[in-house]
Amino acid sequence: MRLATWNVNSLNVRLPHVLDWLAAEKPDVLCLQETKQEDAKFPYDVLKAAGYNAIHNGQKTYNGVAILTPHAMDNVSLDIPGLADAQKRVIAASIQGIRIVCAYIPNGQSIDSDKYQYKLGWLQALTNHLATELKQHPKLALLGDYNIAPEDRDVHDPKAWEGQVLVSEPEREAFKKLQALGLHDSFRLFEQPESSFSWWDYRMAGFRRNLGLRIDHILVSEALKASCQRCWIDKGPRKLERPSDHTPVVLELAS
DNA sequence: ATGGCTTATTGTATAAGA
Repeated sequence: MRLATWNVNSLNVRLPHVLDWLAAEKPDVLCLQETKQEDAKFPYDVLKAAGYNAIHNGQKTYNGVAILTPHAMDNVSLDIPGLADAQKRVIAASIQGIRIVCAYIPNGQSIDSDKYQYKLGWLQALTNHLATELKQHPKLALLGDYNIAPEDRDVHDPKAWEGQVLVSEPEREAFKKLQALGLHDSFRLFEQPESSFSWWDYRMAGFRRNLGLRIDHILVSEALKASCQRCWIDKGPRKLERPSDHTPVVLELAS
């Protein structure tokens, strides 16, 4: 079983890339972030014709998350229960006995911004919610754009980024609190190339120079850990014309 | 060097992303 996550930075623009990637990689689950469109504009029909069922939690211009799968989905839920938040950042469903949670964690903008405080509060609410979810669904995967580089090896230039948003200690502590729920960073369960990143700035030829960050992650619960076979970052889509600034992260699970 | 790209918007500049 193959699970993947991809921040597409507008599904309207990136739909051809997504369709090509689905056809080539045939994931069992693809979680999307930053669809940037209302539900009424979401391409359910085109995806269905490509063999994928989809659920979407979207809004105009910003945010928006979706789950694509050729399998059946049940127990669909939107947002974080009990959190007053107009931003569409979470969607979840049970697929093939696994609880799939797709999240677009806030960016935070800068550490002196109100958005940074929103990010930290949001992460606490997500963590509390997942503690409950895990009791009901021991087999759980949290896939998405975390907007956190967990360690210095996930940053192309740790000195330059030190203390900045995406890298700051409170954000890394929030990531560790997710791990303390028994969630494992599946990418780090395996040997990986040095300087592995999932996002590169559009500016300054960031991708060509590999000036990136690893901020897109697939965390898996203890009950799923043993079935993890392989995890990788697929840089292919980042090389296409008009790419998203993020590229897919993929996890292979036994059967 | 505080910019540098890319996206969306009832736009012709601004906000946001990371």
